Amino acid sequence: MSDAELNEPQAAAAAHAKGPLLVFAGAGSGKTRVITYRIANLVACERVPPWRILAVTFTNKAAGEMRIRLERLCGAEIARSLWVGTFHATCAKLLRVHGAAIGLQPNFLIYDTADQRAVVARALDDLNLDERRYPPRAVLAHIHKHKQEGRGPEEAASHSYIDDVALRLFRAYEQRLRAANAVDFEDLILLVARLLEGTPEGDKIRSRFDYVLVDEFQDTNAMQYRFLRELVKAHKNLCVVGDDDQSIYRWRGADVRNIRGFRHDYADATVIKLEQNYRSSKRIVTAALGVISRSEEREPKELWTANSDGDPVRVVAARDERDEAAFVVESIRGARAQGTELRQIAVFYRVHAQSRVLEEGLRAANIAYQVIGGAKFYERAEVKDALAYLRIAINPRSDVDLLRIVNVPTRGIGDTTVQRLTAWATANDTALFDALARVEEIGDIGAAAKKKLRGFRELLDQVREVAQSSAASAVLERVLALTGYVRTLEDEDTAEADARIENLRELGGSMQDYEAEAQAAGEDPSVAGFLERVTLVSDVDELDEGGRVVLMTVHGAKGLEFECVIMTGMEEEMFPYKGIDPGESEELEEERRLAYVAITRARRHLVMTHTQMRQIFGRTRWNRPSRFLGELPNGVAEHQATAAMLGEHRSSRYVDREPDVDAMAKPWRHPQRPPSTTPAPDGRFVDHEFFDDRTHDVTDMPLRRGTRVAHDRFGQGEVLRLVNVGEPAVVAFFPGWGEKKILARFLKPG
DNA sequence: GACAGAGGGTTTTTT
DNA sequence: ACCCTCTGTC
Repeated sequence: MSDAELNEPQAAAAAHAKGPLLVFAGAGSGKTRVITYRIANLVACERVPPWRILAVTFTNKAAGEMRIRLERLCGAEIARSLWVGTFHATCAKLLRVHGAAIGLQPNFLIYDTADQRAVVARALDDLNLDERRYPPRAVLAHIHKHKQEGRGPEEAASHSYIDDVALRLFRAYEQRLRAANAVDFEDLILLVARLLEGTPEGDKIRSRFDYVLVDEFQDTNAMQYRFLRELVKAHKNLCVVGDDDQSIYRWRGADVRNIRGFRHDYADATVIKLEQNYRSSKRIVTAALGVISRSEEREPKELWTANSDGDPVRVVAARDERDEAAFVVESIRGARAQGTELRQIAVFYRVHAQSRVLEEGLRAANIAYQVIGGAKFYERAEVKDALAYLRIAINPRSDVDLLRIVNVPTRGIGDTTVQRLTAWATANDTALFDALARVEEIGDIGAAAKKKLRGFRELLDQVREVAQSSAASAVLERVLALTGYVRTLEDEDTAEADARIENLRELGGSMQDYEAEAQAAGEDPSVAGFLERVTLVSDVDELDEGGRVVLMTVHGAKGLEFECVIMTGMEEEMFPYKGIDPGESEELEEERRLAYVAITRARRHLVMTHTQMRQIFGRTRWNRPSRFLGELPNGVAEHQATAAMLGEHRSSRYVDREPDVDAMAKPWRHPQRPPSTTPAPDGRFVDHEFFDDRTHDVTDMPLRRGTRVAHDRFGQGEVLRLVNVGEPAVVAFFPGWGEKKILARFLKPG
């Protein structure tokens, strides 16, 4: 479909004039196109001034893409004056202007997770509570849950002693944040909602926007929805676009009821469903539907495609995770041989822990790859240190930052001194920065320590002075020189220190990028602006243009599409993932939607791999194929096994095959007995080779011919055949003992 | 103040 | 298995 035309429901959504609009946009149905066309339409046909239109997304990446497409559609000038941004960036912008009404100064800092944890640590300290008894992580999770649902400490009810403690911590946390003139991510939304609900300032915010559009609406949490409803209260020109089948963020507060219930909140809402998929082959769409149609609660909709049938989905059994990696390598080579670009190939996994083995395989095979997610640049210690200096310069009340750098690089200010300083500051209800100026009044700090603290304060004053007068990147450079930070690293003269210096250079580079971009956008580049961007924009590692295979978690894949998708680890307990908690059915539902999201990322080729055995989190797990594989409709998939998987049944029985990548990388071939696929009695389609009933499940270990087992007396052995003696049993061969008939319950994985 | 070793905890992740 | 954090020692 060319960019210029829209199908019927797409056009209807784009042309919708006033009032609430709900668009259910199936995977690959042209959702972004609808939003951008609708905006263009509002500007061009309805004569809405662009700055009175707000488009909200969840990620910066989505916002960036939307902006690019709007530029193409409406021209750079109009695109620039539209409000396009994430919930958080939009609210931060509003708070900088209107926040004074609730006691926020415009130079407020946004605390990231690490900062927030440090605040909790201080709150625990304030209340004399033990970190081990109240882990900051858990405390923070508790606080965020309240805030995501719009409750401050005043609204959070206490029903028990534990609640009581939690409540006091919540209060102390909020107090600490306010004292530091800082907010957390939740506050950005919550505080704007407060402004909207209860202050005259709220009307000013409301009157800024005539139209509000929201992307990925199924991912909003209660607070975000409340903010939106308040924002459009006067005109109700709220257009939300989303797909309940792609709701995968329940665990971080997203509430799929927001999209499912939208019609009840806005009874006069127009509802439009986009059901034609333009992305994937018929087989891939059918595969996706096979999985999602078993979802218990969903908005009725029929995804379909006019695209060709395409290749079968390849379901591949591998012996273990290394064999799986070797197969992934082989598939990538195959796809590339057929002319698929590397960057059009994606490897998905459920958890990051799976990436290491895959990376090793790719590296050994010399295939360029890029891992999305994982370690974050802005969380590196040296980067956080440097930023802490800048943040203190902007907002000296930020105790978290001051504590971070008070002795970095080391300047002889020890723990004891710091503790006395903080105690005094708490007692006198003052920020640490101000306590530094009054260090003479602190009785229990010795003369030598006082001198060092005075020196530190002087250093900070210099940094602040520089920050007033210079561009962001110049400030960084001066800070690193003034503090001796780089010199200290240079003196270390280790590879690690060099890497840190390199990171600091990179930070400087990203500051220069920011300055250039801000100037291009007609904004004034400032240290404060850069800091906000650092906190709200974490994708340093965006998908780049390079020809590299992309590795990422299934969550990271949302909103993307690839010519070829390889889904690894398609095993029960891996995907659907089973954590430590007994999984509730809501969790399984979300795993199912996650599988749906993953499948629908593929345009032409889809490969799903599963292993018989996997080492993860220090354990060997024996796996059954994922139920999602069993849910692929008849005729969609083609089942295969790797050579190593088949070899397991045959030769080199007791040789511990240390699988080197080359040996593993032998191309897969069909199992000797091609597996047939027939409907099981309950209507599901089950593959005989891998879903057969000739498997004994004992202590999570599936036993079949070739399975390695261990016995207390006979040691390591291998199963020759399964036998029935009234309970699961096998005949197994043990070197030195020969064939033995053993009850399965006496066996352990070998 | 640096470093080694123990201990705890591990889904997913944006902002 | 691995990684990060905390603690205790030199």
